Amino acid sequence: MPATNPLQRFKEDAEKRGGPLAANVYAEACPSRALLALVADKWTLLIMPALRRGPMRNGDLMRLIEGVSQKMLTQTLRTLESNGLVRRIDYLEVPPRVEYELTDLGRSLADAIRKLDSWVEAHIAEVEEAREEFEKRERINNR
Amino acid sequence: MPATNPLQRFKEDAEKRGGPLAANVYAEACPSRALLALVADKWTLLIMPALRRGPMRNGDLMRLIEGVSQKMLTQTLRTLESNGLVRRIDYLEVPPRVEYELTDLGRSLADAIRKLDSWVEAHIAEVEEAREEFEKRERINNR
DNA sequence: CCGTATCCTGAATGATACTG
DNA sequence: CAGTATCATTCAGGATACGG
Repeated sequence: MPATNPLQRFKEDAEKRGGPLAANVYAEACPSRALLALVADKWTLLIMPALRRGPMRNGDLMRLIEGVSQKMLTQTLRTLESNGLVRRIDYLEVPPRVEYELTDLGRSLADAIRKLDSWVEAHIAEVEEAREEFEKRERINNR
Repeated sequence: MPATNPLQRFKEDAEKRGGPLAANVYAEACPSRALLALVADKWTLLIMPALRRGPMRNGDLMRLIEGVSQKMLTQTLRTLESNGLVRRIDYLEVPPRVEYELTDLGRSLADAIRKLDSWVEAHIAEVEEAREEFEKRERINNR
């Protein structure tokens, strides 16, 4: 009787290939797929590169990352911390002082993310041109 | 009277720096922020690197990218096309044959994305370890 | 200063059925 | 084969108020 659930299929496939359960984002059940979702999160994409500048406080991040709410900032940082990408340092002072910094693992990810951010900043103009051309063609086709 | 809306502030800031409205993903109103959201989309992150292998048909992509629905596949491809990242080639045959391939612009992005995917696949094990350690610490703190 | 707790809404997406 | 159309659902995330 063949396995039907994705995770089981994934493991069987990996074994068939003889390999050590190689991670594969294209496999729905592979844990790396879920991690990709976290990594690609809207705020993660801004927070991680921001921390490359060095340790930052909650307020620093709020000011730097326009539009982020306190809720989403804390939530995202907590998730990143629980995945070993960010370290939270609470100085246990009054008034509170808390710093966030990248772990070694986090730094290597942050570098990859920064490349993506840079690509976007560098090519936004080309994309905007492409959009206009696309719209032109659209209008021609619709008459 | 000072400008209060984000886009206006963004433009003014850019002019103050004397620069040619440099793109900045940290600015809420900068168009690059929206592009980043598109680029970081769950399915974009899988489709773009997939197309690095060469032109692919709808069915090919459906089979390769486990879990994607026909709806989301088409929708994402259309968006990518309208942003100049993917080219859609309809051979106007019966039965239908349509291919998708990267534009030059798209290819440069796909390379950056593939690095992110690779990072995830390469480091998922470390992340899972970190998760366990985090949970341990959590349990200790909560008693 | 740095959060947590709640409520609430719309936008994203999966399921399903149909079409050229 | 390669879509489109429609409906139902969920849940991410914004607003707001409160707390150590």
